[in-house]
Amino acid sequence: MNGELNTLADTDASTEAVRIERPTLHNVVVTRIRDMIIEGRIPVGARIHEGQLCQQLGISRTPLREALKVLASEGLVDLVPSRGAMVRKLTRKDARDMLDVLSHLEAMAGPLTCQNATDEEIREVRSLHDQMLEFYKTRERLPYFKLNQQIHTLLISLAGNESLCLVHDILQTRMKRIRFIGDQKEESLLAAVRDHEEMMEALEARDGERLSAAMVNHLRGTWERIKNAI
Amino acid sequence: MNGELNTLADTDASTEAVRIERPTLHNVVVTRIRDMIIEGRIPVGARIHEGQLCQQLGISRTPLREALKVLASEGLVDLVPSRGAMVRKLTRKDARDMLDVLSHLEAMAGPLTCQNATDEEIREVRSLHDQMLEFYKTRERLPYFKLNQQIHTLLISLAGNESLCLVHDILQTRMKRIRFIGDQKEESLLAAVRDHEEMMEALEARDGERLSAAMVNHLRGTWERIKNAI
DNA sequence: CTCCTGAATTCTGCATTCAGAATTTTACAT
DNA sequence: ATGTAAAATTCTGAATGCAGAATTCAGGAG
Repeated sequence: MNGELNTLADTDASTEAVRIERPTLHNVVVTRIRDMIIEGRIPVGARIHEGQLCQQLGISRTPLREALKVLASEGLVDLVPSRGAMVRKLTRKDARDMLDVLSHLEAMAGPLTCQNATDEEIREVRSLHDQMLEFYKTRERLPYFKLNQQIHTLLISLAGNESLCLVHDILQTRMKRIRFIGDQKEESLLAAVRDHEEMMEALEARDGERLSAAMVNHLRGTWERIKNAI
Repeated sequence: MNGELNTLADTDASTEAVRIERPTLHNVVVTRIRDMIIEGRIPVGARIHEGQLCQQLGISRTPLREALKVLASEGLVDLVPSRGAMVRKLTRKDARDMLDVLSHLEAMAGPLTCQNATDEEIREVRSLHDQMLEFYKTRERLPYFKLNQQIHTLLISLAGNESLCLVHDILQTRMKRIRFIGDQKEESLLAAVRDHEEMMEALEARDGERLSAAMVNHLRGTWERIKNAI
């Protein structure tokens, strides 16, 4: 029926001998819908019709509804009893508040990451960073954006604190849609890339305070970039 | 069949004319199971049998499964594909990490709460605090514990940052079970109560830094109280 | 007695179905 | 023509059913 669904079905065609991770349908659906929301393919405030969406995804309502519950607990959608789900609308204050919390979390992570990351891991970050720069130069928006997010996530996870990672990820995910829409202007992109350069250098120098400062500064910049787009 | 279930059905027997909040079954179930886990009525690491539990609650598997997905995304249970759910076992490091993050979050909240809370709201905290002291004196463990948690939640929410509230709540909920089991010894309880006194005074003096310090110190104490109970 | 193999049972994952709430449409009165 | 009421439709919430994976248990070989 819809070719798009294939990506749901053939989870791991490359299965050879090792196969520990076997994604369940609802997990895939969570990720899928999350992406749709982030990339704006489901408009903000729009009511999500279960029947329509599950037909679109080629699944039944059961796993879809499970996914919506999860997304609701992540704060991406609002779930009104008997009236279904809608993409959550973020106010300016919501965004501002999230960035404040993210600042504190990233400030916490800076020294930890510089202390705990191995040289090998730092090289990985550098590698992602360089790839990102490439996409920046060629103006490939989506890959650039995804690598950008990946770097942030990695920087936090290198701190070695799983809970920090978790809560950071929740807030970061909520911000993604706004960021994706906000980072449009040329000078904004340039400023963001410069911030990343500074973060990268701080990490390679293993200067925790400097990394913290750079990340906090980057988030301040993020606010400037998005505040008028909400 | 089971009298306990009634609390699921008659959600609001006192319904008169206003009835905006109508809890859905799965929401009630989330809360219910969460409490069961926190209070240790489902042992840690125990596999949760869907059929058994939903019979126990008198509901079908559908809302139960939805609830489990939500609890999994909160990190209270682990969900292994085809193998069901089990209560997540926290390691010492998990607990330590959570407390570290909570420290940063509460340190962030201190000044904000002192700045944003109204006099009325501060009086409310005081009221809860005094009630809690009563339960401490009469050794009523569960009410004491619940008020204690409520005070922490309120202190954070008075900061006026919804995201801060959210992530704090997620981590706090995860810790609840450990805390509930850990806070057993007499001198531990006394120390915790003293910490709360200090927090209370700092808040009433609207001294943000002092409140932050008191809360961070309290969490340090929490670690001492629980670290041997894991 | 222990270990391996495979049948039987149990349990999960997803689809389908049913009941009730919300929304839309339609008919009627003013 | 407009506003209201009621019927019809649509949609959500929850239960049930079914297929396949995982666990358990029985039996036989070493």
